Amino acid sequence: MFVSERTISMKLNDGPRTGSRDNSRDNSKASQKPKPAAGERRLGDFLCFAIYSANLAFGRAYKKGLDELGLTYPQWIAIVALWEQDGQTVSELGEKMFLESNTLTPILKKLEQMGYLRRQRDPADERQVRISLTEAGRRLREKGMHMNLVASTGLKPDEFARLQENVVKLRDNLIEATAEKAE
Amino acid sequence: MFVSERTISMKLNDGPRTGSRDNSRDNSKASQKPKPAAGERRLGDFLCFAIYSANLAFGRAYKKGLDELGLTYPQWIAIVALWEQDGQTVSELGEKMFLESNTLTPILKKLEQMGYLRRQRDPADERQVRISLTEAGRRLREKGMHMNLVASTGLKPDEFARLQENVVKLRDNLIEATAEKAE
DNA sequence: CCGCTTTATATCGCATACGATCTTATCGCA
DNA sequence: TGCGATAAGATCGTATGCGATATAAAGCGG
Repeated sequence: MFVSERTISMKLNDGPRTGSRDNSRDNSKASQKPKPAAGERRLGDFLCFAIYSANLAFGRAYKKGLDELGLTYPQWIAIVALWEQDGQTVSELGEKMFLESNTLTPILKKLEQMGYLRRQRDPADERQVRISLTEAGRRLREKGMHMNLVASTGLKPDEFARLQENVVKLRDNLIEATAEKAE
Repeated sequence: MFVSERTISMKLNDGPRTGSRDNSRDNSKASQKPKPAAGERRLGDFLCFAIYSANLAFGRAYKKGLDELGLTYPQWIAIVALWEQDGQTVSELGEKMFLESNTLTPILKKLEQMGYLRRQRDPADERQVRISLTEAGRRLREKGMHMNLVASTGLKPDEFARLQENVVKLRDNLIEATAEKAE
């Protein structure tokens, strides 16, 4: 597979575009952009990209601590959310995590298989599944408490709190606006 | 499959834990939390979760506009990043997007297959692959310019700019701290 | 009480993320 | 010059997100 990939690429290099590619590389800043006009927005100016990349950074920052627990980032979020209240349904947990059953079910099944929670149909309404942490799940949360990344954010406590509030506000505004536009 | 899943769940409900589960549901707020102590941090207090959920919200907010273009969110980010400079290598693009070849290669191959860019080995160094937008790729970027979500963020221009800066700072601090801890 | 609709969850397929590993190309240096 | 080390991409396996759909239970109108 890799060989053929390589071969194809080299063939492309032999194609009619090779010259143009070299050209674009040598003086791309000066001539290649179709319109370096005023309204041009670079990737770094997008708030959405700042959030996107900050999310990647958080996942990587947590990686080390989570590996010790044998958890992934979303699994850890689920544990924290379940810690707040026991016996939540999948939907309730989904509202907290902003996820639906198509994403949550596999995560919960995995955590169940690892012995950190139980999934049980509600006898009063067999459609619903109630989630409860096991003792091991609760211990897990304790063990994870040491993963404090506040220092890594490089923010002073008040900055931290204000940024957190603003991001939450941003999120909720986006959700509202998206729901509106869907009519 | 669903049937057996269902069956298993019902069996669990018949198990020794059913009573305890009912209990946790009926008065979970009052008694079920193991420790409503002072140091308890709820999911909503985590900055990482604010970023995580805001990222999901952005993806959903962009979904409608991107569907019209037939693009996904990361594909769109790649197009914007490529717009800035033509003939970037995969690594260079990866630095901008905070991704590596294992994630980027499939995205770029897909975009190439859709006719929006070309991937060509650099004749001067056959290890590198240079990416250039096609004419269709550049038009795509034009068509996507109308997707302005600034209004949906509910932020005033100066708030928007400040939040963007702070999130970028947060991201860069996290990356630095993560790199340090890895030695 | 029967059938139709709605609700809650699960399944499936596709597209990211990402660690580990592989292939190929280039580099360093004896 | 040749060969081990390094670099750049690509591949693979696993785990999310998520739209579309399936399944089973509950609700409900006649």
